[in-house]
Amino acid sequence: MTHYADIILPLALAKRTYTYAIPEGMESLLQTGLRVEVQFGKSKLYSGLVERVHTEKPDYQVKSVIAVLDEVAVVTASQLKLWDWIADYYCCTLGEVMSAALPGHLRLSSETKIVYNDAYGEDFSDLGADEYLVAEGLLIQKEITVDDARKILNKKTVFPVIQRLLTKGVLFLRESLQEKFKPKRVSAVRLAPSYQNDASLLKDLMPELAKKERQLEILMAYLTLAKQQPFILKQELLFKADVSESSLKTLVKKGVLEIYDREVSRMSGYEDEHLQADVLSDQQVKALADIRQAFSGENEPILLHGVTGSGKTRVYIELIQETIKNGGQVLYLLPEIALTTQIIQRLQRVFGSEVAVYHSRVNTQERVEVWRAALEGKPVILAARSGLFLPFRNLKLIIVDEEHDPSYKQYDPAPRYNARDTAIYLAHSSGAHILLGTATPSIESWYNATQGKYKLVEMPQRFGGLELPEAILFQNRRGYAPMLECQVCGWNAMCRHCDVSLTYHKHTNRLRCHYCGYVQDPAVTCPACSSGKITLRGFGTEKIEDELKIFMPNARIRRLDMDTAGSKNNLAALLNDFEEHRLDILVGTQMVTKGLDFDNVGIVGVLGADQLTKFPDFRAGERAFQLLTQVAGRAGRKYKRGKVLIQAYDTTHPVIQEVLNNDFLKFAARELKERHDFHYPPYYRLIAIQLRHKEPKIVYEAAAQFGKTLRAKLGARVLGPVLPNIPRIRGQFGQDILLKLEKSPTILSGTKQLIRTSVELLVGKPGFSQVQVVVDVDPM
DNA sequence: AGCACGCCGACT
DNA sequence: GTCGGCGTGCTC
Repeated sequence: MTHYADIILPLALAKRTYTYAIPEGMESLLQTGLRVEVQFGKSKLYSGLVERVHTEKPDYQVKSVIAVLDEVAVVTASQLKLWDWIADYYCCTLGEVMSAALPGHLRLSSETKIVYNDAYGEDFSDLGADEYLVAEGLLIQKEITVDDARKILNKKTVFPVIQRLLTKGVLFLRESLQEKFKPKRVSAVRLAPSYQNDASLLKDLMPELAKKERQLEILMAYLTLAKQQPFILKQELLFKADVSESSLKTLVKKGVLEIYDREVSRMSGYEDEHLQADVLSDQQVKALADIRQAFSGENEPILLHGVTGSGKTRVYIELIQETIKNGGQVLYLLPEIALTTQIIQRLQRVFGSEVAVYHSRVNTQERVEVWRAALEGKPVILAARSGLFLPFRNLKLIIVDEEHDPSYKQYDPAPRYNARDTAIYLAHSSGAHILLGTATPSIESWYNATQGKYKLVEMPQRFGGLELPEAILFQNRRGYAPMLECQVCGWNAMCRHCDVSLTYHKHTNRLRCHYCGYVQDPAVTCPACSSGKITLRGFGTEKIEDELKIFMPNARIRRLDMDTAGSKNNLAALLNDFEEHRLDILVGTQMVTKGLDFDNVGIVGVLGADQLTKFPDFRAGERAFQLLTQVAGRAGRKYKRGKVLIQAYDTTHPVIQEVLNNDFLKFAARELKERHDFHYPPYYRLIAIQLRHKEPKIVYEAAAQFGKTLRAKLGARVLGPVLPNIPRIRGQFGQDILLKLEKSPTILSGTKQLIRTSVELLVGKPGFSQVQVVVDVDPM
């Protein structure tokens, strides 16, 4: 009987799986969770994921699975369940979840290869000049890519040439999938086989080496290391023996030792260094007791509300230790930006090689290694939001640190998921405990805690009884990105693809669009009025840095923002310099406020604080409170009471006052009332829908019709359509529709169904087929 | 997401 | 009269 496999493809396809026949003999190799190579459409090859193997013959023509790419499943059944939940809850396709979930190198790439047809011979007399060049290149290399052909001809369009060669029978095309993952190999040292098998040989060797000090040192170092670890790297041995490579070579020549290649993990090179931890504070002891009690009871999520400096991390460490002692795995989630070397190092000092790290700045090879490590039961994984997709074998605890952080929500490509909320689902479905930690709870989580949905554990005191700083300075930076402006007519440089101003970057002397990446040179004369009075307006961090240098020429000042942070090494070096007092002042954007622990910050200044409260967004107040409180927490950690200076134009704003008084309760109560009165979360659920098209008239029409369809069923729950804050991005015009839904599972599922049918109805109409509809559930 | 099919404008 | 534009539909 023929077997079939339902395959998930990493594409945005409406259908969840596609069915392929399994060739004779391959049935026994295939199972759920393995990757296979399949052809989809005319020529494209993809690595798809087996969801199910069965014998139900479909009533349409099927293609066959080409090859099996894994021996063991790379995705577990519970992961697939999570993918389904995400696709359903966040209104996207399974393929989109798959693309987000699998690390790049498990996804494989399809490259078109050009292969020479040996049967054609070597008579090139009837080939054109370009054709000749490609054919000649092929004779030398046998197989090249389309890109190689481009280089050979130094032309952009090579497809016609290749097409002609194809019809003349000079070459043919081959689609090939390549496994790009290559394990890292290093040189290691071991005893030569004869010495391994016969210990007496080694004894006999000793007197011989008595006068050859260097060689003896190497051998002794080798034997010492061999007792401590399973394998010995060449570098390690040379370091331990403190000798040069040539002495080692002599021993190798003598046939005592041999050098071989070894696959090693690219993950942490840290030694296990289980540091003796400090004594727990009373507050920490109490928090731990509360948490353990909640975990052993109903196992509801826990909201750990601990002020900055209260020692939450220490509580996490205790819980992690307990969990891994019982053989469970721990997922420790942090916002991407907070995954700095500091927290990583701290956990690595405690847990050594039991910790793996997974985030976007970790290279793709390492990510594949962490993936496999999770599958093999790695005890602790410290990760950004995508860590949710790792294939845990026995997940028992999830910690979501800085749970309030908006970057837990993925914005642009689907799946538009919130990692905090998804983590709660994952914990629930896999029977793990979950702990949400923060100094400034999100309004949603706070509400859930007050309603008894989450268990609330509080740590209100700073470690060592230190008081909060006595003052605060503050002014906000957002909206002050430097831009080019004409002093005569007010013209400013705009992006040609998006309706936003271009931002000036001093170090490159160029203007850049933060939405689409478009770059251009700054104008010298005004394109509108031809005046030469073009100036820079606004102050970003560069401007502040320059001003500071004028007032304090001797201060060592550095800047930290998206531009300067760049690579992970840059960021680490900068933070290190600051921590070790090689810098006096660090000027930064919001980046500096997230999860950086410095114990020597005397003053924190915030510029333009009340701007934060003025964003046209129902979360503006919450964001402002969180940001300012977090910033305040940066000052005077451990030893001294630091100062925080907040600059604002309107100092009477309630949020500013609540921050100054450190009054979270008052802030939360006021905010909750507003949310309730204006039908916002946590009392109502939002779904944001954006329609996009390159013709403004078409989106406008489409959105009007779409809104009407929705309103027929949902009535006043539908707001809009309205013009978005940025009407055009990447050449696409948008229209926004917002749904405010009562919190009911029936209404939610009914509405999603309604959205699906309305989208089908819309794109089925002539002229609207190219309209994109982006659905964002629980937008931030 | 690709890719082919198919129907309307500026070129040999 | 053809090349090529992109709007539309399909891919197991």
